[in-house]
Amino acid sequence: MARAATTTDAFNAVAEPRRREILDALAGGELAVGDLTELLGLAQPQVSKHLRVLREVGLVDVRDDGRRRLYRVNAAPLRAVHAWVGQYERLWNERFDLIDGVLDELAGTDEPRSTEPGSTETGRGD
Amino acid sequence: MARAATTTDAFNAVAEPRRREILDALAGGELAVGDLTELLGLAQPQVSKHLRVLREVGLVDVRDDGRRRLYRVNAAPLRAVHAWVGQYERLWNERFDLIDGVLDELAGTDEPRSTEPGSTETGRGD
DNA sequence: CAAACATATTCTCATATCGGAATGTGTCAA
DNA sequence: TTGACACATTCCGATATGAGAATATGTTTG
Repeated sequence: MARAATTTDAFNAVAEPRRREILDALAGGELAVGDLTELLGLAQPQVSKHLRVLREVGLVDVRDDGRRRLYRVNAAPLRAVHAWVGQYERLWNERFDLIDGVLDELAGTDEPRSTEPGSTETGRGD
Repeated sequence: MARAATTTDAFNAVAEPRRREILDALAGGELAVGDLTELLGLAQPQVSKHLRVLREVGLVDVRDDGRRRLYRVNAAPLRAVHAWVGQYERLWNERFDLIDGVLDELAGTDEPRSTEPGSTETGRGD
């Protein structure tokens, strides 16, 4: 087996820098392919190809407007990415939780000493 | 040019599901390679190879312990991922902003009707 | 209809992946 | 020292990428 297809999920689709740039550009609002090629300084075919990937993963929607196609962001698939990465927020905010976990295990504590359940924020500004 | 190397950055490294699983497993605390192969049901070489990638990107640190090597998560590189994805939070929380933007443009409104600047949260639970 | 314009698709090529199998390196024990 | 154990690296093969160039599809205008 080879590397997973870029169209497998948002994780793979977004791993490509150009695709992130495209999404960033579209974050401001709908844009046509031509606008993107100019903004990113890429060749038109490459832009179309990247857009195809983004579309297959559901990260962008298209709309026909005369002879051009207007693309817009659909951030929904990014939620999964955000959710997964978010779990590590406390790990980079505080090295302590990690140690706490280990200590809890060693101590045989039943209650994992939850750190403010329900709130993703740690309170520490980072 | 081909696809970017998996060791290019956290984005690429984390696009691989197995690597995410490894990080998830390590989130609980240090683990040896053997522990990981058992937990994930993978062959030892594959685990080592994935760990290599994660290490090159700085997502894990290693520590020698006798004849085994203990790996631990270093979430720092994930901050960039989180930061980028986080920019799209409002876009998936409310489809409204997007539409608002379009409406504003059509109406020629000067003030973009900002949605609670300073707060990333939209108030809407989703 | 033909020409111009906007996008999409196809083809080629160099590259890197991931898994599997085999092998290499280093450490502990008898 | 030899053997067992833990892990890392290398070689293989199938696959898919991303850029570039060329071409196809589709829409508007004259």
